[in-house]
Amino acid sequence: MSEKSSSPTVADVAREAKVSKATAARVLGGYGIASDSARRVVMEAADRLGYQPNDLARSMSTGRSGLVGVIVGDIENAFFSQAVRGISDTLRAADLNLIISNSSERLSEEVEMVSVLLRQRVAGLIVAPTDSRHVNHLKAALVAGTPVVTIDRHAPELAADAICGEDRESIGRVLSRLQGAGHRHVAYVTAMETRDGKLGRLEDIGISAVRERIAGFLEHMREAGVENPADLAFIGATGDDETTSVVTRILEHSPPITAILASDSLIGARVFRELSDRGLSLPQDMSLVSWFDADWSRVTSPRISVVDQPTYQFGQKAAERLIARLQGDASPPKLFVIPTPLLDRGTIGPAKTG
Amino acid sequence: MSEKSSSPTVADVAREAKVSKATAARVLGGYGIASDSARRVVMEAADRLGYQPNDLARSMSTGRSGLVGVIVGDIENAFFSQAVRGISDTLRAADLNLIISNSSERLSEEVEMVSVLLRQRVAGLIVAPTDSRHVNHLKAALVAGTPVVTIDRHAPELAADAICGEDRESIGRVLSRLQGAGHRHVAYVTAMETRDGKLGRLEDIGISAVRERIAGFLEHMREAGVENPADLAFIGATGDDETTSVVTRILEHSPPITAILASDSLIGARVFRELSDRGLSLPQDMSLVSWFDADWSRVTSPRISVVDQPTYQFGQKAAERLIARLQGDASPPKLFVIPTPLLDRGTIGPAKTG
DNA sequence: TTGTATGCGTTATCAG
DNA sequence: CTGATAACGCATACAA
Repeated sequence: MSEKSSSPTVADVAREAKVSKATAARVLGGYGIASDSARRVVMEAADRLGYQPNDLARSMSTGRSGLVGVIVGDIENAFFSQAVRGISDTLRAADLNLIISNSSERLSEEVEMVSVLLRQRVAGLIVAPTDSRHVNHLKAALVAGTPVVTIDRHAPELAADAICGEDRESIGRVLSRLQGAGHRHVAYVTAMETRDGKLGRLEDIGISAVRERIAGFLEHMREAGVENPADLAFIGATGDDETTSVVTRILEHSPPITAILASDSLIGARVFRELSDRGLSLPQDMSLVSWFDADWSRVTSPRISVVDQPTYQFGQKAAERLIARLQGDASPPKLFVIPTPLLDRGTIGPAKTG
Repeated sequence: MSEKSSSPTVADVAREAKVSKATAARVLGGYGIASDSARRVVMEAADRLGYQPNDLARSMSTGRSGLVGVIVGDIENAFFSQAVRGISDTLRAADLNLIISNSSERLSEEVEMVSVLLRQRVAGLIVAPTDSRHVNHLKAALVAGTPVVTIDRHAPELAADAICGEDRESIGRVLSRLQGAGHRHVAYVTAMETRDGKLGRLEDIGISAVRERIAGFLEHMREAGVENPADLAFIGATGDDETTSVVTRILEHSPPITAILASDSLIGARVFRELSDRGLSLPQDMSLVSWFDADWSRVTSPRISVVDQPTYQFGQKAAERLIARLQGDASPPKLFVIPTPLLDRGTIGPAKTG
């Protein structure tokens, strides 16, 4: 019983079953036609040898590879890991597997990852593009015949399906709610970095979801009669220290800021911690709304009011669209907007006056 | 300018550069020897045609596939997504990519996933095995020459490197600390399911980390003179409702339970919420220690005392070991234990008496 | 240094 | 229904 070190191939099975390679291949691959007797002999031989198909070779022959590439900003972030779970569950049902990559929200890494995945000949790509204005690498994928779906973000230049939340609308809802409670000076805090630490032109914001929300913020604040809404958009909350300083600036702001919007759950958590560290109580001293319903926002007291972004659904929908494209759907690319309602729990209170 | 629909191959480049396929392959693949002039001509041709290597074909030829399979219980859980990030970062540095799968902590799915990944001819496997006693599928991978590293869990029967936390020791540390504060009746809450809802034989617990911790729990409690420590191990906290009922049983327990240990951060969060919903304050009315330093445990007041499991490091180490194996390290498999210290923040108080 | 020929494990074509 | 045989795209032993 001499074992070849590598695993048995169709040829080995064919030999063992005393049929031709073609016949063995047909029954093992489950295609073409084979007699019951042939089928039986081959299956038995395969069992005996412990045959395991080689999907690499299969992909080479067919040109199809049951692998889908996923590129997110940060898999560690629950926002994305939940989305990945949605993608994974949906893909699995269609017999597809998922290669996952982290861009760390850096364009250069994203470009590199796309290239790597394309080399692996993935069947399709689901990407949270870090810069909506630089999508040539994604266009190239499309041209090469690899369908692309963007998630959480939208790149108008890219002829691909996109799954997004109601970025513009949600901020409108939140601001209306706050204004109804008497808030006029509301701060929006986000993590974006710029050279000078200031909010520049909106068109220079790469992540479309961020851009949309800031645009909506400025628009609504202006409509509400706030003079320089840009002064109320605080960027650069990239880490703990940076957030500390942002919160300091917010608390020292004049006229007084009475409510804070956190653009994602990491920032929300940091802001919350800062506020409680300073002995402020919510919502009496400050109102707070965070985007994404993370675990932490349900254990604080009071619980945090959040804009609920159901990213598992984002992922599901993205995977569904990709599968549709893979199955030949050639309809024009479409933007799918997933509802992101405001869950007002306990951190929106009346504006603190004086 | 007639375009072939599929992407150009070495043959195309060779033709364009007017050299042999072998020469083109050598410079494109970066192996063997080629003259500078040849190199130049080929690269130019490749550029002109937009050549992208086909890693599938490359893997077929070489037998190596720059893909590593990762199987975790639940990518949505920060415990695992953090580990995956560690794996991903480390793997990337070694030019490896990662295919990720969810077992949902079900053996059948894990077996299926291993099979799928092996078919893809992954270079190696990093797995959090859902049942340490059923690892034949992993043994098979090993036999087939695919290195395996287990993460968070250890399967003694499996001759593979394992990366684990200090499961046994950490519970000892926690219990000593609690006992020092006067606690005698401490509950351990975990998610494991059994047929009858009762803690059966320890050997029947599949997830080794869970088994180790419960074993350590029982041992220490017994040493401390507690009569039926098994009565204090509450299993089946699998969801919100189940946790509610567990907490109810804990609060009604006699003799009174004065401290709760939560075996992971999901359970910890649920228990915390249950306790606050009932108006109990920590640590006056109840002490609480959770495993894993999740986001939420730093925003509560007081902050939660936790056993810090640095899963990013788990992932890093696992990837490092796998890479070593891939590079030919044939030393005997080893168990690597990552320190998991107790971060005592604010939820261990003196035992409530009477 | 370069070219020729063959193999990797499948799928797929086309006679028998 | 079955069996030769040729792809698929790249790597590589060997010859030139």
